[in-house]
Amino acid sequence: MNDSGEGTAQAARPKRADARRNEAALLDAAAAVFVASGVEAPVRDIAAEAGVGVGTIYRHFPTRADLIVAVYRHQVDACAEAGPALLAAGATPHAALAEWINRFVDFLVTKHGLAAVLQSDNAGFDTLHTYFLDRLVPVCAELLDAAVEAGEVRSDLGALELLRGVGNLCIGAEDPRYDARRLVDVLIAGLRRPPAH
Amino acid sequence: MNDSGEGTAQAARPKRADARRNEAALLDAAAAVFVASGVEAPVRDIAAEAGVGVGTIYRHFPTRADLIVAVYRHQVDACAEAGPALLAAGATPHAALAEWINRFVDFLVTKHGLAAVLQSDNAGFDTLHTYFLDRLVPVCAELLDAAVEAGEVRSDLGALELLRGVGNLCIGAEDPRYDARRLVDVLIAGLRRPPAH
Amino acid sequence: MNDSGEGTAQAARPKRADARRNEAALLDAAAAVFVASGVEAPVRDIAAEAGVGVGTIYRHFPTRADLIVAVYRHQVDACAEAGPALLAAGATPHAALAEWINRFVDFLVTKHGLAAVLQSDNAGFDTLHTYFLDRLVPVCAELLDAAVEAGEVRSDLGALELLRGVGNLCIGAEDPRYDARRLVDVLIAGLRRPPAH
Amino acid sequence: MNDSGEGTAQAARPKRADARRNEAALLDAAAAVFVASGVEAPVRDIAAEAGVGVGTIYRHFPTRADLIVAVYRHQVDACAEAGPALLAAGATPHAALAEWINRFVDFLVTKHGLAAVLQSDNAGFDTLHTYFLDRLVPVCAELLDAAVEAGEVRSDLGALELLRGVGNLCIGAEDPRYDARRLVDVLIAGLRRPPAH
DNA sequence: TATGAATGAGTATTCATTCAT
DNA sequence: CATGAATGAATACTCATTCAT
Repeated sequence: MNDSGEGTAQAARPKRADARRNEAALLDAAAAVFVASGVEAPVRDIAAEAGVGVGTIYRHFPTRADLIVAVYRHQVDACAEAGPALLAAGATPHAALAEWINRFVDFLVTKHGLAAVLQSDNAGFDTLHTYFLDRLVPVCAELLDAAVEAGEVRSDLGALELLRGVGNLCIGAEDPRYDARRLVDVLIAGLRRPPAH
Repeated sequence: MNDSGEGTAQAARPKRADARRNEAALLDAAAAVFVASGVEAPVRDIAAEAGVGVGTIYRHFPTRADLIVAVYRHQVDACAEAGPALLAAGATPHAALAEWINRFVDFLVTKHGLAAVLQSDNAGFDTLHTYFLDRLVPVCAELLDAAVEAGEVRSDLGALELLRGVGNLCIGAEDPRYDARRLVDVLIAGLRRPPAH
Repeated sequence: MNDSGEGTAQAARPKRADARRNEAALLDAAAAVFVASGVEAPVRDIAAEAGVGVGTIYRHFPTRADLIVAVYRHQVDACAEAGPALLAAGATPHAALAEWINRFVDFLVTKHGLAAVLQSDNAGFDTLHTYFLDRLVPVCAELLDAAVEAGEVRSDLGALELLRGVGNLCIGAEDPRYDARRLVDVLIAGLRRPPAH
Repeated sequence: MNDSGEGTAQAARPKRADARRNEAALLDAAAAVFVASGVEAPVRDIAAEAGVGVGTIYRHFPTRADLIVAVYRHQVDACAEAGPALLAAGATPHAALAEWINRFVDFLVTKHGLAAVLQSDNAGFDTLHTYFLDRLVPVCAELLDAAVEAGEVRSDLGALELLRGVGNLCIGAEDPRYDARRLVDVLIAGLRRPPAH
């Protein structure tokens, strides 16, 4: 009752509020630096952008993967959660899949370097991989399975593979001569089963 | 002959041969190291593999991009040159394009890290980009245009874009859970124009 | 009473008790951490073990030396106080000295890292040195002098020197291949005057 | 014939000479810094003292243990090699042991921090431990065994233990109030077996 | 008075690149 | 021309200590 409650008048832990604010600022700063220099930017740059010492970064996010996950968690979660609704609302499973993938692409395309890191085999990023895959592969699989079941798309492709393909297509999307969205569109179109005869 | 005269012809010739041999050995070594450790392998590793000093590498190939280009030039050229023949021999332009792309993929997936570097925005790799694009984009464009003209594929995609998409799909092809060839197959299938209803 | 008056006596008293309890808890925690990780363990570890913030440690013990002294004061005092009794009860002054040294060794070898820190020339440990020496050197001197006077031991060694030698022999006593007690035994035996021939 | 020869007029590898000179300078600098700041001095300080970049240190001595061993190798070897001669020449095995230990102490006492590091359980110093022990324990054992056999000294102490005790007694020998030599003298005296009856 | 968040100095290590031999 | 030794910038991470709440 008087513990960790936030609604009570007691207001036991003012620090907590500060720290939370600080953490939010950190995430903003990290997001900004990630956009500018990619998710592998030096810790010091992020600290500088946030106007804090490097120790503060490490306090809040012991590993870089923790930081990246924290920065993108909300968007990844939102993407994941949108899946079922799209499936329910979509004209066809394939259309739902396409729309869901579009959202994923919208997310990725604005994250300089994230797509690249997502396929890095660097051990330090395991947590990151795990988070993304745990969160997104099941959703993708659900949509993909539905489309396969409906006979709309070829069945020899896994959800992980598809997601990685899409992720890869988003690499380098900063270049105006390269339209990742269009290429993903082509890829998703290519999933379609050729009409029976 | 075009060298500072050394008096006897006997002294000048062997040197040239040596240098050429040396450069070839360098390329072999680099290729081997690229396979093992990727195209971003430490210069020293390459020098060690070649049995030369690092200075020798820098003398022959001032930038890493120069070295990479030199290592893959033959294969890239061969790929480029195969385009017209495939177009002439293919059942349809789309089939020719697919086959040509397959060859490009075959080349890329065996070059650990090359696909990743091909989309790096690092200034040092400009030469590399330039070479690959100068060499391959025109060929790809020719095949693509033919297919567009034949009404087989959508017309809103550029050759550069397509090549980069394919290149991106080849990133991380070392992972057995990820079949770059299949994904490229899907992509190429997706190029097809939906049958006019 | 000697505190800034808070009006009611009721408010002031419990605080004092709390503070004392707190300090005792701190010492217990520090002792535990010292055993586990040595006397140079991170301040945070000690704070965590005590369940307090690091600030609390610093408030009570501004320097690490202060904390170490506080943790071991009782045992050092007990050791110091045992001296005269041992001298009175011992069969010979040398036996008394040996027994007293044994007690010192028993104390030291169970204090992971303390012996090492006792000879550190780091300025921050001055307080620590001072305390140990002020407390123990006079006692050791008394025992040593008695033994010298009795003609049992050589006279060219000072009490400080002897204590430091013993302390040094206790360094690394954690290693089972190293028996500090035995070496100290040898050292004390070596003090004996060679029998006059 | 023209390979790696140094006596030939060819003088094939001038670099080698430079590097060797450089390495010697490095060792001198390291020795100086070790004296001033102990063997755990920052790599940068050593580099600065030697007037070289840190990379040069790492090139010659990949680990700190390598550097320490290199700095002290000659003296350790000399010490080890002196053992048999001393045994042969000594009045008694115990006297030979005492003299050999004295030489070891002479070596250690001038090496600020070395004694401390010799008993550090830090994994990075394994090579160092190994070198010292491999080199010195057998010699010490030979001398000790001889003395035991001659019935001069107690037999319950191992050579490793003895050496570590001596090493420990040398810690802090910088302090003028502490005479490590005298304490070691006492220790060695203490080894003597009490006369039979 | 207690807390623990924030600070930032300090250190190790790698590797691209230069240049004396 | 070839060599490879030397350089030093770049970066990660820890932990003692301070100070706002």
